[in-house]
Amino acid sequence: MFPSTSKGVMNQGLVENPEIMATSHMGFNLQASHLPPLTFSPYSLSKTCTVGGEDAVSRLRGNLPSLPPDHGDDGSGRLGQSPTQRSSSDLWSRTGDRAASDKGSSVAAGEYYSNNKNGPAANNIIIDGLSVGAMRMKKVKVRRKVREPRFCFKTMSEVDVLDDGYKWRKYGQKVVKNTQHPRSYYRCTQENCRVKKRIERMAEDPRMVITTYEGRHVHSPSHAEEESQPSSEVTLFW
DNA sequence: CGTTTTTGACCAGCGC
DNA sequence: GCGCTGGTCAAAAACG
Repeated sequence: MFPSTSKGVMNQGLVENPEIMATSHMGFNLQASHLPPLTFSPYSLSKTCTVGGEDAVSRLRGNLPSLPPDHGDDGSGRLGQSPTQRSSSDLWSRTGDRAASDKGSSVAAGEYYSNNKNGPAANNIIIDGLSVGAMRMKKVKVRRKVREPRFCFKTMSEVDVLDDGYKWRKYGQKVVKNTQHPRSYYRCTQENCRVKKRIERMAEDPRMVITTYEGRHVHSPSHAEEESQPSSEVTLFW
């Protein structure tokens, strides 16, 4: 087992020289600790995002994008939304499209990995905006289930659970097909905060941890220290 | 004793 | 319709 959060893990994961690639044109900005509702750019939707700067490691903590707090859900984790319950969050619900998520989180990540085979791979955090663009190519079906948007990134780490500043509680573990490592499911322990994340190791490279976040925190990171001060606005493009 | 993790069962969605 | 799969639940166990 491992603790739900572990301080310094990020540093363990990114180790000696946490070098995170920055591609500002992606429009992904981790500097805000208090994120407004995210917006998608149709252009960048299909892009894979990376974040940059050494201090991005610390910024990453507590600044992980997620969903607007008022995003509809019955709170039980069970389904219950009507198909018509898609309005302003339509874009989000598309990102939550099951076909996209199930394949999106993993496959998109995989695509990115392959794109970076020759890159500085090792000590990078790679933020993946998911293959929403690819999804958009498909016919978008109306589905009952409204999923929250996700983004995932991979890190090279010996520990699975990276310290992102929030406290998580594990609620499930599952062995997914074609992988030898189980996928763990975590939920934010904060009341009324339904952010989830799942953690798995890459089949191809078990040293790499894939963390997928889903939803938006309605609160600040639990160990909100210096970095908790809300910076100005932020718009996230994927 | 309260909290967290484990783990088998259950359920919904998707593809065939 | 059926089987497969991923995601979640919840009771029990483990932990601090």
